[in-house]
Amino acid sequence: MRVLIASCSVTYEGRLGASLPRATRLIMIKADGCLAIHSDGGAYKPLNWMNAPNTIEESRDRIIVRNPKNETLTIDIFEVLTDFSHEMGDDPGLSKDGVEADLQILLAAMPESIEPGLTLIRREYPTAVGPVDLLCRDASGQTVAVEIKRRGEIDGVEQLTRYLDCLHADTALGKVRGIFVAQSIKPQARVLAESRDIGWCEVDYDALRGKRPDELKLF
Amino acid sequence: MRVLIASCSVTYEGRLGASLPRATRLIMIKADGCLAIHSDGGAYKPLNWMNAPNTIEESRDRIIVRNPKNETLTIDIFEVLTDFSHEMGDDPGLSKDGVEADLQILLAAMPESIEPGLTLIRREYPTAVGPVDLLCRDASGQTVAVEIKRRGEIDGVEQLTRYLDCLHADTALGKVRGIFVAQSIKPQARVLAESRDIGWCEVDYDALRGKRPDELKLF
DNA sequence: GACTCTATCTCGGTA
DNA sequence: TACCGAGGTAGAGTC
Repeated sequence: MRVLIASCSVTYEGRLGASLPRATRLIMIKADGCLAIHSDGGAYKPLNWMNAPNTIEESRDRIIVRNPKNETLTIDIFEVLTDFSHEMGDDPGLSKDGVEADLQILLAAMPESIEPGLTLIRREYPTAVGPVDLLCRDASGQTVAVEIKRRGEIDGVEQLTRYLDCLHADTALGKVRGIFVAQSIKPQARVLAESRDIGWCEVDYDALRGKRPDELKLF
Repeated sequence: MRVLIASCSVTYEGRLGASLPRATRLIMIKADGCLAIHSDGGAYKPLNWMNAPNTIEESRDRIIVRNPKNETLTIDIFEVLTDFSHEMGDDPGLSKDGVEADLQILLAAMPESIEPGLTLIRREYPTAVGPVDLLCRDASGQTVAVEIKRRGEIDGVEQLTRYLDCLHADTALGKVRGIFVAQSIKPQARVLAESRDIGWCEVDYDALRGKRPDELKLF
């Protein structure tokens, strides 16, 4: 990793055009050859960047980065304030808990938490427009399509609607209804779901994780 | 801007949980108090971060960042390899060309490029569910709603569908059809559009920018 | 403050 | 390789 703090101006030509007037910025050049330019605010987004793979061509007052997609980033350097490098080695990587996949695994193990009497037919049930998160059967024997999101917004309802349209064409399943499940569901998404006769249900990830699947069987 | 290169491990508890085992990483602390942790690969995304506003509590071997939403980032420091700060001042900011708004302006000036005979009624035509990018009239006099995206994906089709549902309720416009316009349209989006009798059209931004509006009037 | 939509979205998975 | 979906999406603009 090389870190350069310099007064510079930048232009990018690629998927769009972008330019930065002269100012002091931090330029990070990483081991894989990628490059990012940061200002002194906003943690996340670099002002400009170029992902690997690319080629970096450097002279005293200019750095030109090109990638195979014919995008170009040009940095004109006016003054270098700091320039140092450090070996860092590979990063062992980030592990996460609580993403949508974790929620889906928990709910597949205990569909009762969505609705009493609900049992799993299968996870990731395939349709022509993509896989349904959970295909279930309710207490009365009706087929139920469940769409799971961490955040319940309108596009999740749209997605479930597309699946239902597709499942209705599959006469083997009989009449199918839908339930939209998320940790929290926005009012607009609730209204849309209700207007389409889709059920919705908020679940608590931490509470689910605390429950043992065999506890549920006691009910 | 302060830059710290250190051997550290990190945990985040907030919207989800995330943890990083011990390794050498770069820690950026910016003037607004936000913080980002980068490994030596991948230009864009920090491994972990915390946006402003937040409070940073630092001791010799630990940095704890908390924000008002009760999210916490904890960095355990084992060894500091570099630690320096630099005043950078405000950044004058990035200017861009070729974003969706630019495409909309060009197409509003030359709706003929979408379909021969198409004329503009108005841009950003308001509906209850948001503004329609372009409301037009076709050669036969029928009203046409145009949704413009840089990248044509399925949610653009959903968006246009919502507008059309709303416009159909407005009897003053007569029967309304839709056209989905983008620089490139994904297969899934094409299929969905066609299944809903929505037209689609790919346009070339650079070619449009090259054309003069008065050239179009000659046709 | 909440909601909406764009993004050089990035990143990972998969066919 | 291209397509597809999730993201601690972030960030900007609007109401």
